[in-house]
Amino acid sequence: MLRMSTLFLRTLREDPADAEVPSHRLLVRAGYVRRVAPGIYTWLPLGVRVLERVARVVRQEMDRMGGQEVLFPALLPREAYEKSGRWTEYGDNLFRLKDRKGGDYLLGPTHEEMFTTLVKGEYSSYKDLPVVLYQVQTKYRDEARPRAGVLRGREFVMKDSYSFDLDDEGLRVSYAKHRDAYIRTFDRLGMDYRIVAAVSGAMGGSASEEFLAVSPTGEDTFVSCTSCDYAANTEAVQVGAAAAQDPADHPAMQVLDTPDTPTIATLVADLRGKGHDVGPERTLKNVVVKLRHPDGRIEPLVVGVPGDREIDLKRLEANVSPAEVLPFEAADFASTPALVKGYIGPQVLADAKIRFLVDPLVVPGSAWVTGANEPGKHAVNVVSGRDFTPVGTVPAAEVRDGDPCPRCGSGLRIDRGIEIGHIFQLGRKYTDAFSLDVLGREGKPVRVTMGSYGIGVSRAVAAIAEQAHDDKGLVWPRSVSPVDVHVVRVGKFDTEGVAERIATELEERGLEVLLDDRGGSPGVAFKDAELLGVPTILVVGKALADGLVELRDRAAGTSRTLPVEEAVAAVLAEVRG
RNA sequence: CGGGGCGUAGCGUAGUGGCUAGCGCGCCUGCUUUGGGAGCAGGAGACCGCGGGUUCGAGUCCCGCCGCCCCGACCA
Repeated sequence: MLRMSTLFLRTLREDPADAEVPSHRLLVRAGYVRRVAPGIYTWLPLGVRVLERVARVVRQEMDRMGGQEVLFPALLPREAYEKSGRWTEYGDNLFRLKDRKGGDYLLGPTHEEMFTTLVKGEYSSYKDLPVVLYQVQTKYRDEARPRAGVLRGREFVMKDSYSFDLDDEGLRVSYAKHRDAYIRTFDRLGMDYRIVAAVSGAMGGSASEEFLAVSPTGEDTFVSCTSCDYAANTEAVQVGAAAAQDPADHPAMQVLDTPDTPTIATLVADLRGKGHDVGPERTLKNVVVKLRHPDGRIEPLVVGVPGDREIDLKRLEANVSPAEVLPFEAADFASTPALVKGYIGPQVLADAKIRFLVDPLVVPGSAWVTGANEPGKHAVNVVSGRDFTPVGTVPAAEVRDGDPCPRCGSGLRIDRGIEIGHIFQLGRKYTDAFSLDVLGREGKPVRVTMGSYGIGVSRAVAAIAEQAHDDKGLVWPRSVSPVDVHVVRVGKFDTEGVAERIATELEERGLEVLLDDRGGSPGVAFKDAELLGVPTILVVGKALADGLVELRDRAAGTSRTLPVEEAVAAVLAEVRG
């Protein structure tokens, strides 16, 4: 039994000055964590309990789906990471250190290399597969900017698992099992989350989904359909496009003098003055960037998006991956006379041998107002497929609330989320790097394929806190509450030690109990109980004179009184649902 | 790395160049109090981030450094 009189806990009456987001504020105020360095936190007794309870749910679901737990060191030699290329690829985000002999070590940011070499060392037959191994481990990433308390730390607890399969079909099965296990896990943790399609990344073609806890403090932006179950990271979303139009429906292209109109807003105003009533959505904004391809080649690229939308560089980059997007600078304009800054139009790009891609919103046959490739001049009725022909399409425009869902056409909505899980069909990147083969049925070596799956355990604690709090404090879901019940003894009414007896009996019946036996003023006890956030609070106080106690529901904010002798049964019923 | 803000006791904070750096919370002692962060009395606790400078005098002004928080860049 935890007793408030001796529990290592100091709650704060005021918000810590350096905490802004609710989870950070409340976890510090309620005495769950303390900061040691940026992105590095100490877990105090109540915090450890929540962390352990989250980890317990994660382990149970991993075990249920057939995973086997192992534990790697966090301190790792350079060798394996050198072999995979990540010793350098990981850049400044990797904590590197040396031992006394000058040997290079690192603090593991993730363990693909270690799991791959472990399996390679132990297994060598197709009969051994599939296998799923996992660990719950402390990871280290020297983030450029840790933020929001434990939400984005440099040291954090993560469950990472890896599946090893003989072929792509096996990988799909392992992936599906993880997906189910994650759904069960996050359901049990009482989280409001979405599974969103993620960018497949440089590996190409690999399925990847993120589990996002819906929260305004989240760092990821995602869209979800208001009527079907489509959801995607904004970078990965494919917005439904309108139907193609007939170029013949539009009048001939016409060039107009539009002096001093380098921006969409100035252009629209100028055209209105000339009697052309076109809104920004009818203009074509042509943004120039440079692409750097993996082979080092750099090429200019012009991307056309409707003028009422910003270009989403992250989305563009995700869709031109593995090429990188670089800004097109003044010097680049100087060396490319075909591109007139502020007045770029696609009409001349083919002749200038500059690649032109359009966002799918720029449908074939549609007419636009766009630059005439001369300072101070724009052209109207510039028709796609007649006056210019894009090389192809690339999703690059910012996605907006209400854009059509690619699956059902209903409106999409935009929300933010905290990435609490990521499942990824990794493929053979690491098994190739480490030549992980097993002997197949035919006696020939088969290259193993991998999946990689993560759950941010410590981040989940913060994400739950983000979702489960009110103005009084935390409101833990039962599955992760530091204890099952918080027994509060207030005032001098309990001369018989009733609170103590009830707490003991609850513990004997298998519950974890926190007893506030401090005997201070009732206000303090009540405020602390609300701040700590245990979902069930049993108050033993003045109603005891009538043989009654009070059972409170922290989440609902309700309470009911009941006879003392029914207290234990009522709490048990409450906790065990 | 760019932009912004801030460093005063465990926490939150006040402090025109001029008394011994103030207040609230928390902490300690005693008495009172006990259903919504109690009252009274007494106490402990500060290298005012660090270094240099200006000045008769610096928490306060100047220069440099360090650290922290927020926004952005970054984040298999």
